Amino acid sequence: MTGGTPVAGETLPGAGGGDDDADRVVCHVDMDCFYASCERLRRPDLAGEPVVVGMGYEPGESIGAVATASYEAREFGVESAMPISEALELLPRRADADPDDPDAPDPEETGRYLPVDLDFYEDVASEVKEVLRDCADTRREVSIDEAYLDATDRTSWAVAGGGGGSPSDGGDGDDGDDSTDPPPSGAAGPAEARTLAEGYARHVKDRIEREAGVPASVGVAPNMSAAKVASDADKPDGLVVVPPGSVAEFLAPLPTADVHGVGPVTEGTLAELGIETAGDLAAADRDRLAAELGERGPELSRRAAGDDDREVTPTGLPKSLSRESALPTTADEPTKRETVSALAADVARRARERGCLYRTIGIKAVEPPFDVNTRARSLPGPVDDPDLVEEVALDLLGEFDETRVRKLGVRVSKLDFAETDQATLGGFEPGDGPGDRSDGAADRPRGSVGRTAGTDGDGGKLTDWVDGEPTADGDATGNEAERRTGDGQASLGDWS
DNA sequence: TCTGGGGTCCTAGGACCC
DNA sequence: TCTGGGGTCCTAGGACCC
Repeated sequence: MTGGTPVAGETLPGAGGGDDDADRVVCHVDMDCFYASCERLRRPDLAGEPVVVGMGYEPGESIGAVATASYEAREFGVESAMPISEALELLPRRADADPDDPDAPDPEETGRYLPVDLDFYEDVASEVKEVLRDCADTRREVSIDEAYLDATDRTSWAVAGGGGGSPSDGGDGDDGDDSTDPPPSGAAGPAEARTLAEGYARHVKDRIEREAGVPASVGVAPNMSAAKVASDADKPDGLVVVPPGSVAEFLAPLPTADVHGVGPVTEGTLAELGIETAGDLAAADRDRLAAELGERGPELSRRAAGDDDREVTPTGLPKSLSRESALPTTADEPTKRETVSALAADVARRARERGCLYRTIGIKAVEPPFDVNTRARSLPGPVDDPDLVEEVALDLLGEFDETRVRKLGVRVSKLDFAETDQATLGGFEPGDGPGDRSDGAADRPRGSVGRTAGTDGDGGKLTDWVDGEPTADGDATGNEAERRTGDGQASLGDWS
């Protein structure tokens, strides 16, 4: 490690100075084109074929987009999030390849298009999850196909015993001496000196493939953001090990866009500042970055330098639930209202399934070309009330009665998973004026009802109600509520 | 390239309170 | 009636991620 680059987070072996963070072993597991892999799992004939899994392409022309493209399909230029129509141009469907039609696409240049089947993917994901549960106690499941593991208590950065680079097959964890010099191995290449961490990661990867039947790429590093980048560095089927001490070197040459959190906009802003690589970003003046990008700027710089002390923590409960759907651009009011009603019902149903109350209801209306409008209204207190979701959503939609939209959405937020007493807010009228509050407020503290209409000088403060669990009432829905909450917790944020 | 669906976090301005 | 400062909540929009 003679390169002049100061390596963030490097610690001396014996120096227990506060943070021995550098010794953490964090694994990032990222399934390879997961949806396509799942489809292949149940349809082995798709092996080696370009496979495109899309949403909404079915009805013909389609307003759909590519959810996942297999690596074979990517070779034709098909990418995630690409409109299906475009994907079809790059890679026609197999079904369209008619050998008798001279105008039909060459069968060699076609792929398979399949509609998403989330339920099935979730089944596969839960098998993957079982493996992960077995492999690490500390996990964060980020999405259906991605997770972080903190394996510090299962393995280490010590060099594996026996001099050899003999590719042992996963998990024969004979640990050798305790010599803890982290191998200064090339980050992405096969390490000359294998660490126990590498063996561990290979074991995880192999088990996933063996037990769930789908391939994963794994990155191992002393922190989350480096592990994330590592898992991405050699996809598909990659295993990239970045030992402590080589994190900064590993990151430095990568384009800024490879840093987690740098999207197209930030990439552009950075480029204007002459910052092209993670190394540039790491070395950039952080005050300047803060001025250009806000607090995010310095944070990205730290990440780019390999400095990330976030702990691997389990995913918490969701903050919002939403549903949206695209439609052929229309200004037709009944169509819009019907759409919103259906979305509202669905969101409310999901909220109830998960045993959560919500205090804010909102809509989204996207105007062509892509102008996103959101409107939201908060209620005096958390509710579980499908009719109210619909009512408020439709009321908010009123502002867009004349508007041509291409997409509509409904969202509930300010979720409350605590107790599910009092599921409905009786008598609340979305548009009601201050005069309206006499009836209906039944079990609500009055005054706050209708506050969203603006003008009432309400006496009972919102927080009084929210904090103060409206005096134990005998509605006895408690049991069910509790059960629902339990279920919700178990099924949220994880892969089930 | 005319862009699906489900999320997260951050920022900025305004209302309101003390 | 020309005016300070701090804090919280709300809404809207934006960037990003998978």
